[in-house]
Amino acid sequence: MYFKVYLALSNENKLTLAGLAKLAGVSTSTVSRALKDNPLIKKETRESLQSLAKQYNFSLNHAASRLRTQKTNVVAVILNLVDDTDQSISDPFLLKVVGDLNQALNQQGYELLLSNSLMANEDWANYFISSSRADGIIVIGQGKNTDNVEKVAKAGAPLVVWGDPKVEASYAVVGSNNDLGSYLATQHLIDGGCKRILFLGDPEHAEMSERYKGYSRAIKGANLADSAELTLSCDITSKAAYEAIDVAILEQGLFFDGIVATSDMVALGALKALKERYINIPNDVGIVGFDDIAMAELFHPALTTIKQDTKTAAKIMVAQLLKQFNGDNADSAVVDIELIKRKSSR
Amino acid sequence: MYFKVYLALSNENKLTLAGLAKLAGVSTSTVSRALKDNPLIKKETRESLQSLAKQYNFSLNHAASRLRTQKTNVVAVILNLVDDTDQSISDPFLLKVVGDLNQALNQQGYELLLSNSLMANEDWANYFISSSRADGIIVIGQGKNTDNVEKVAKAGAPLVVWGDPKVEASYAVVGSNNDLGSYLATQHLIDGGCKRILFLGDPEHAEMSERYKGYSRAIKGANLADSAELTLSCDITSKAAYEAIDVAILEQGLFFDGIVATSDMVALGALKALKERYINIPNDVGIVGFDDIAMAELFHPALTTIKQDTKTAAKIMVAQLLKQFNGDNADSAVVDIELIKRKSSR
DNA sequence: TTGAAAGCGTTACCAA
DNA sequence: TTGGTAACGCTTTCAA
Repeated sequence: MYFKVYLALSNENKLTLAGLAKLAGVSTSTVSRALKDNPLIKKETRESLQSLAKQYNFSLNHAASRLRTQKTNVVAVILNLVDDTDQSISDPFLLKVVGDLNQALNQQGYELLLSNSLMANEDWANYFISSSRADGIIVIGQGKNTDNVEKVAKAGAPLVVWGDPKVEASYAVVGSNNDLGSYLATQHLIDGGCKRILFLGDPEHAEMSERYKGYSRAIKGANLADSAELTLSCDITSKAAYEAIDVAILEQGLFFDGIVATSDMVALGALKALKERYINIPNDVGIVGFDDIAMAELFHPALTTIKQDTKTAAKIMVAQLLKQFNGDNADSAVVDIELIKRKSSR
Repeated sequence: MYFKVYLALSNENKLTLAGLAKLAGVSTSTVSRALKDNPLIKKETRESLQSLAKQYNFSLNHAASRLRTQKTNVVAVILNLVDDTDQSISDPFLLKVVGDLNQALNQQGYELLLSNSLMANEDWANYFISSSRADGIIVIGQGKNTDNVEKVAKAGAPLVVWGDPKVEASYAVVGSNNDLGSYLATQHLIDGGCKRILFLGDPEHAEMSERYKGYSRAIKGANLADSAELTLSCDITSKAAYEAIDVAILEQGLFFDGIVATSDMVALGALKALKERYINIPNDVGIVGFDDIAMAELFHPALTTIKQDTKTAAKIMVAQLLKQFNGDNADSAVVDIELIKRKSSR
């Protein structure tokens, strides 16, 4: 194809700053400054150079800039998945966070390099920062294992983590008030008359363990007749939750009348298992989820849940990361949660 | 903090290839080759240099490599959202595609730079390729407007688009067999006894218009008593679908007994609207979605749908992009779909 | 207000 | 099998 060949050629002689400077009859310094709107350059010169650049469809070679300035304007976002779990990149909540981060980063002139913890071996600081692929790292999820994250922090790389801000850490953690969220969820079920409330999820997982604490606190505070804490452990996927509930009921009968789930996906898995046994939601069993994913209200009954404000969280994370670029210390931050009452609870 | 200061310093004197060469008492060329396992270098030299690098925690400066080799090993993935719509980055299907692309790219040694069409103005080829931010572009979604995409293609930039492969285009399009998928969906409802089948979605949207064709073909072939095609236009979000169905029933009553939805989200929105009016699914109205998002089977009734094989699609897209890196022409490709029968249809 | 020139850290050609 | 060296395209200091 003639067209392609021509373009390939034109690509080889790609216009550079030097080329543009020659065309304009000025030095590269001047062009460089002019294109950055540097007031050192006379206004007219600036404008004429800018329009020349536009005319020739010039664009700066970003790789060269990076090398020279030692700045990439890229932030690596790492999905820190627990590898022995099916909670994958398709988890709607995680992806929502990615989306919101992308917007927040773009607004600040940064780009988002997406990675998951399974690639890039374990030395993230080296891989992303030292090799100047990115200026900073945002890790989504503390998971059960924070070793990789600790390593990045120790290496002194700009880092912000989405996780549980109450967990003591040497790095900045931004996250929801998981304890309070779960407390509110549990209390809401108690207020609705639930007496035997099940905590469904994985209490060993960082954020989830805080959620367990909130649950536990509410249960103790309620002073219920049989106030024992009921825990059913399962991976944070709907499938795992479905199976866990299914088996539990099969073996022990309906030994609970409320479920505090560690995520909406978990809640929805449980919901399905219960509905298949014609257990009435919310009358026989009330359910509260966590996250408020887009689909939560589409279900029948619409899912009561704890909403995590990911938009705000993303903005905060980016702000805290930028602070580190300027040499300042970043702080952990707690993002407000909110109980969204729908139909899966009374 | 002493720690931080120390590290900042150590960062300034970051070990370079030249430094490592000096340490080893060899030239930079040798180190460079050794680290790439170039057989030109004697095996022992290679190994000792590699272990030295590991010992000193050395990592190549990627920006410098890029500048020198004119290769970024990055692919820009652009979510081509329709801006007057709410189909946002939180659409679970789009995000699933992103996730699968990420994995497919990683497997080939490429990284994924995530962008959406709202940023990076309109000149993508310039912004990503000419400025050497990425080696190629994958666009997700043709939307209603393919101007931006055409422009990239004309600029001769390596490009693959996720969309409808039947749409005539000057670039490689990978996508599902939308026409067939929708045909199967419609036929399945007809087989189940539906007589007045509604097409719910936006027929002007590239992929959706192919789905409309498949629907239309099935309806015509069925030779139903009142075989008129029934179309209800709405944005491809669950909310829009919910409202559209709600209003339609309010104004015209239940004038259909089957719904072919353009996406699962649309189907689920419709499902909710119907259930709220106590319309029985699938007996009063059968519903078939499109996509097979993770949540489809969690709903009650579990959603019958057309599954799009995004994993395979992602692999194909990446393969077609890599072909272009080697100067070969890329081809459009059709990915097989599959009717997944669940409970929302008979 | 503008220009000259050094240098960012690699890679790869050519020579040894 | 290894080394010297130019070059990738930009930014920025210093000088004019």
